[in-house]
Amino acid sequence: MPTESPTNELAKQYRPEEVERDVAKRWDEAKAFAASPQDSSRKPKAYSIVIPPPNVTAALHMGHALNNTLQDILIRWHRMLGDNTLWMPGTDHAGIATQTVVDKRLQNEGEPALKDYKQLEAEGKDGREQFIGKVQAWKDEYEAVITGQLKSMGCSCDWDRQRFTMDDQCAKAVREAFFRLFKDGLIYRGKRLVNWDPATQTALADDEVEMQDVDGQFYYMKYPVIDDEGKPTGEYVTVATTRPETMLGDTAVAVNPRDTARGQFIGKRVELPIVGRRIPIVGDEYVVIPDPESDDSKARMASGFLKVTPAHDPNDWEIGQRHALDVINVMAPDGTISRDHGWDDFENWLNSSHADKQTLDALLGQSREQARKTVVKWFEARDLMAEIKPYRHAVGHSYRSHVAIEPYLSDQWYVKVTDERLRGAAIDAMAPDQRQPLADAYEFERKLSREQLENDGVKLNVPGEKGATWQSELRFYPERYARTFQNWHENLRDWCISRQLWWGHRIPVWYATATAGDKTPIPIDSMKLPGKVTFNCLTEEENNTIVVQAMAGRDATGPTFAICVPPDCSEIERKLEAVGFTQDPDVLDTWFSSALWPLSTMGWPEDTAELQTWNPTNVLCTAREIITLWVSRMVMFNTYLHGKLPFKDVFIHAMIQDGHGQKMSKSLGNGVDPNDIIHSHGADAMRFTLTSMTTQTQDVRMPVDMVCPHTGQMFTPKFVTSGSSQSRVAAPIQDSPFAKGKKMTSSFGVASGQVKPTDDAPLARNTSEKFDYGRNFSNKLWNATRFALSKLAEAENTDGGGTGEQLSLADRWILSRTARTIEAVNKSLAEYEFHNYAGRLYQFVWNDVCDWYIEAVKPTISTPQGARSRQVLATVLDVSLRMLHPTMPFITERLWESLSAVAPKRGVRGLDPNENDLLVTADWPVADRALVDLHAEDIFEKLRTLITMIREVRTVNKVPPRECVEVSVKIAPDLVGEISPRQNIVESLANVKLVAIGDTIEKPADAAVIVRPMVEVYLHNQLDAEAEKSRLTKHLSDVTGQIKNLEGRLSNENYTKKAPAHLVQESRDKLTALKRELEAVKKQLAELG
RNA sequence: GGGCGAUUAGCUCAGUUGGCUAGAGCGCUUCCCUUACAAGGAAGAAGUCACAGGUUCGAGUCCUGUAUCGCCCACCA
Repeated sequence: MPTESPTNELAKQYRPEEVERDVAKRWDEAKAFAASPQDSSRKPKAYSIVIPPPNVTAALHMGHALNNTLQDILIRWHRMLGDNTLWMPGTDHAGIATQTVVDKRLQNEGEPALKDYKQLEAEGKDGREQFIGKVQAWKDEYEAVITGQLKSMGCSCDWDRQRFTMDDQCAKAVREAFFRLFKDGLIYRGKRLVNWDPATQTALADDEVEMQDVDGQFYYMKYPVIDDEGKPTGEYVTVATTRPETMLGDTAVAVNPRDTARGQFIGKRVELPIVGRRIPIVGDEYVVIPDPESDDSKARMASGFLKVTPAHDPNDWEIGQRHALDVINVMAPDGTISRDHGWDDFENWLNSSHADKQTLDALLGQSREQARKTVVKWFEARDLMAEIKPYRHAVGHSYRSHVAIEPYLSDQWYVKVTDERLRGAAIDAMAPDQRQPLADAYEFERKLSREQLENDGVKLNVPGEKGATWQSELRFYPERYARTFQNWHENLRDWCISRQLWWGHRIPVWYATATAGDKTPIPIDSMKLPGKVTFNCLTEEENNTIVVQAMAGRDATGPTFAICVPPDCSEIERKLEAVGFTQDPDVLDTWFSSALWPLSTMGWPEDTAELQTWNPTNVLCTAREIITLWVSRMVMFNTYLHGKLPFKDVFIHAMIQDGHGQKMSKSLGNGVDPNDIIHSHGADAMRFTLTSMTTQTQDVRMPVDMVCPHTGQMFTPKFVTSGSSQSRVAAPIQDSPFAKGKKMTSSFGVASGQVKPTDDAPLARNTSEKFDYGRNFSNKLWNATRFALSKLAEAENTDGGGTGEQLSLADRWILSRTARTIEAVNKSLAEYEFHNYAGRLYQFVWNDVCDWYIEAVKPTISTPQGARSRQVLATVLDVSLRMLHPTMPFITERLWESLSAVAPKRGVRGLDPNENDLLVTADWPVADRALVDLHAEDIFEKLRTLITMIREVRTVNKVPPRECVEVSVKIAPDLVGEISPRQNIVESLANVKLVAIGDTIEKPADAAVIVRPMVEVYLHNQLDAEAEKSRLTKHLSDVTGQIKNLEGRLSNENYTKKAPAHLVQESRDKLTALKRELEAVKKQLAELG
């Protein structure tokens, strides 16, 4: 009875923190998220998602919250559908990013930092392991933070399976993958220019380089042309450059062979000023032909002669490769001019006629910047500087030290992703209808490459061909991202995977250097290792345990042997080291292990049940910037190594921006901790709001406010402009607008390392009004259920029946709406239209259930005649809770518990769930077509219109809401029979007494009136002639306008001829109704005088 | 420089293959602490759908161009 009723357990307002804690505990105890491959017999359909592993560099922000909410929705939905569902959690070691933040933290705290450990290492002591230990500690700390955040959000990952890209299982997968790719010739070592940071002296990945616009100069320098004997001919060629100092390393000048004005220079030579080096003029299509009229700024600036410095410019390197040019590096790793790092011909030209020994001596040791000045001065002094023009251009800078990046030549490992076995697979993976015709250049390359591979006896695993183990099923949502994916692959370059870092998977290759010509320098045989070493080839032994690749480096003293050791061969590693091999000091690019994520998490290379059940996964859910870095590489690796796609669908979601339209990111420091939002609004409110904001196109703008830690009130912080990118961020220190004199620190201040929270100035949490939307909805749902429980608690819990006569119009209407909502929701989720999913349920629960259904049944629900309505109400709420559960798991779980306690059977056949303790594993509702009742919906719609009309005329005539007044209704004859039996609903919802209803009702004197096409409502004794007149006049002009519009349309012969018949008929009907309405309005106006 | 996307009410955004006197939430105005909910209820005002052309019986929706903003990729000639 009521005193015992669970209604009383529910507070008047929804308080998320208690509910979230309790519900999380129930899920945990029930092991509700655990997945087992053995379940496959019981649940034949498998569903899986691997989490995009967050970097352990920092806590998660709202972008992650969005990403993981969407995944959780899909996971929870499929779990309820009865699929064998796995959400695999884990984190990413994020090589350079993590190493950098840890180094920074150590520096800030005055502890020994990276450079100190490097010093130790240089002294032969163990610095590397010690430093890795520090990073490991950081990783443990942040992994715990991240896991905590995901759990607070309600993410239903199978937490027992949590992985880390550097744990033993993932390490094994990395070793195996590297070994197999190496063995198959898909990994090689080569010289290439890397992004070198001269300040910190490490190579950087492309995405770690920040482009900044810099005001620079364009220098036009004249090089003298010489004849065959080396004598100046008196001619000069003028090269254009922004980097004069690199001329010291020039090994050619290039001209476009199609350049009619300059082509004759090809084949001649110039003498490089200062250095004296004699270098050729080569023809290369890369060179832009000058054209002062051109739209292309390059063509306007170009001189037609390009100085070629292969060691200091990536494009020049390519040109150098094409023309077999010397590569001369004139810089030391710290960016100073040096003859000791590959300036091999320094001496050769020193005594040539035009070498300037004095200047060269001065240049050695100068910084890049000084050297530039020296060179420019030299040219100017000799009248060899033709011109200097100002030029604004983008220059790469280190995101760490902020100095300009120096392209620097070094040995790196590459994955040959341009091989058809990798790139080809990525292209073939695409669903045919999302694929466009291939670019001609690639199409050609592809054909050649495949023929070559076939000739070499390499078997390709190509979809649609014999023996293929996978199909072209990769599909992007939204579709347009398929193009991004395809374009990226058509223009792909080999992937540099080595990084000069300590934090990461060490490259599993051991080297030894042999003297030139020595073909068996290493006594492998004597070690009784499986495998035979031969020079310059790969070994192919039965078990393929060891693979040797021989290489000759340009600057090496002799050929270098590289031995790749597969996993679980530590004994072999020791033996190699014993005979003088050393392991490559570099580590692998983070993305190498990330690329294996759908494999490594499932236990590959072992043939596990997990792998069989859940790879391919169903969908990858990610932000768009990662399509190239990650999606592509997973597709290539999964298909090559495992013969399966890593996933079928790729859903690309929006980016979260702050209130200034800036991307929310760690590097900017404007990220918002989801826990802050959970604190201010609750996890469900956050999730629901994020779900509603997830449309197909639009990035999400989230203005960020702060909560004063002294008073708990919300305010908009002061913003300042920060950094080279001029971004708008919250000032590190904020004054409390409420507590005078009190201060606080912003999360930006802390994230950017500018301030630390103190007792006097504590860290202020962030919040955002955006989430009021979800919070209000949570509360609405909470109270609607509270209402229902109070009614059900007093009522019997019958088994109920199917649909039938005893259902009222309102019952049939809401059940019809329910059935159609289920269908709509299923469709939205299947198509990854998350905002439609959330929006439809918002509208259903708030507008249909709360505003109309509950209000309509209120007068009768507690009476014996309300028994069926009680069942319908219980059912409708139950279905709502089940459908909302994926996006609002906590509140729905809690309310479902109470609902099940009071009404174990809801009572409408076809919609009752199976008995289950927890909503998280309950059945997803099935749409019963038999419940769809369009007639009931139509009649109810008319009632709604009538009630709204009455309310309007009441409001306009200032009738107090509590006053029950008399009305009479004139209505089209065919509606009388439908409306009059339900006049009690009208009376209750409009708070009126309906004294008369029919098609011949006369307007009483002194009645206010409202007119619609089929209806007129007379509000008795309420005439406010003035208000009435102005309202009717406006109405008249509205209707007249509409009539004019329709008449215009219908008088157009082309319309009546060409438009679909039903639309024309619709227009005619509408016109008729409007004309009737017009007459009625006119009549009323006339009566008013 | 190449590509993609956006521009709709004061704000944040929907608007499915063209059929629209264009919708929602917030904010705003008026009224109501009515026994689920004031984080609520009722009613209301508010838009030359960025701009200019075009296709069509009909354009927010399709095409072309312009402007502004955002993102991705490339680029130190």
